[in-house]
Amino acid sequence: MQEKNISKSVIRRLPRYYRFLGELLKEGTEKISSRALSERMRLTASQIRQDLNCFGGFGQQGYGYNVKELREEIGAILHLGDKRRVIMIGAGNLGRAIALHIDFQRYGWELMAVFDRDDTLSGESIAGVKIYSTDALRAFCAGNRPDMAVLCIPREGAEEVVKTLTECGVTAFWNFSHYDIHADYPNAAVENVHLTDSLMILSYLMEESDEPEDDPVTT
Amino acid sequence: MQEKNISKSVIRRLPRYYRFLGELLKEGTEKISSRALSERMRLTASQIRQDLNCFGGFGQQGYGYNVKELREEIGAILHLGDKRRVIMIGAGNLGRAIALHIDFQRYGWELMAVFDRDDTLSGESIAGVKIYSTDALRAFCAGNRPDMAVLCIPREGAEEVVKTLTECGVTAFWNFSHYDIHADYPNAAVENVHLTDSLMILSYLMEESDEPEDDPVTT
DNA sequence: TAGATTGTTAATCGATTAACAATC
DNA sequence: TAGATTGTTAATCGATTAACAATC
Repeated sequence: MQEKNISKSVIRRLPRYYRFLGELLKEGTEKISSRALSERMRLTASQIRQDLNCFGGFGQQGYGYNVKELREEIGAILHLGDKRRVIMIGAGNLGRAIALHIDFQRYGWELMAVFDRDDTLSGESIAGVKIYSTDALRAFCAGNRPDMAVLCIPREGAEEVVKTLTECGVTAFWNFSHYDIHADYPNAAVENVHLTDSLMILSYLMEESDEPEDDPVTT
Repeated sequence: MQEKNISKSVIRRLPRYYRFLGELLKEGTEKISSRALSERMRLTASQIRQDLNCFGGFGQQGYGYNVKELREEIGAILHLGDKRRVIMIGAGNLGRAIALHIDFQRYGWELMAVFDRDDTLSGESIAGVKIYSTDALRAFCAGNRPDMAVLCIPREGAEEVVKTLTECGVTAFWNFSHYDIHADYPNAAVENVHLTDSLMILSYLMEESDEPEDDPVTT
């Protein structure tokens, strides 16, 4: 196992810690106690201490945590500085927006190429990155060994693309397609981002908030 | 409270059920047992039955669940058919992509307008929806009473926009900004979509999968 | 009826919170 | 030293899984 077999719940909170610590740093705050941070982030001080101690004792009794240091530690845990070779599949609206909107370079990652089935796009660029035909995918991977793929394609194409990319040595998938990449690929790292699911949850929550009502199902 | 005070974990799974049932329906499957569905979705049959029974007994002993019926029930729980008036704040890359990519109409929702601080965009359209200056926001809300806002703006502007929109009667926020909308607005429904957080989690998972190593922190 | 599969209660597991001794 | 705040153990809470009687 890695570190200590950290639970998924803890991991999912790390980027949020990283974000808040970044804000504090910007504000010029040097140190912060778990208590103060907990109030700001709306969780318990206990949880913060518990979470951080999965990775090591970053704090100091009687003082708290050094903001800059702690942020760097979390960045290291998330491997933010590591070199990463990223490709994108799908140059539609969503792909373009992600390519333009996400600052891969900020974490030392390089978006190397974008692929699309539509050959008429070949030669164009998004955010300074060339678009290629999907036909060129295998050859590109053989030569450039990308490790992460961002999938911005419809559900239909996804399964096959994942298979191909896995064969080509890609081990991480940031998946915006409607298809769930499941554990068929045991060594793959996967983040499924289902925007529609998120919107549906919001739809549910909307009703919940303005409806102090009784059971509408029992009819 | 609503129905039965359903836990957040259950709610978060509902859209996924809805999606898988949609696939089954497309394939022409009429009925499915919790067992068969569990294998497909990679969770336990127990959990499926437990989840569904939060809302009512949709199944039939010895038979299973009717796919079409169950899907409709879940759709109703999520209030997917309800009329919704949606506006978007921010006509940048991400806003444009969301406007073009998400099929609001499919669920009976109407994207009424997009607002942007950059007045030079006023008059343009995205996905057939007019762009207005943010200056026109209050007046628009007074006249059109939107209930949901999609926030595709930078961190800095978010807090104020949420405040304004809340005053204007908007109760639901689909938030793509780097700012966490927190419980200051007790009756607001919020879905924070932090794409960068998701990417960072993937970064962590990547290392975990190809690193059957010991503790790198203890140095 | 016999077989299948649900709805539901009970058992287990994991995650969060509380408490407090260690220590800066 | 006294005060503050961590790291860590123990208690609580919630969510998942297992089991099985009810029933189609």
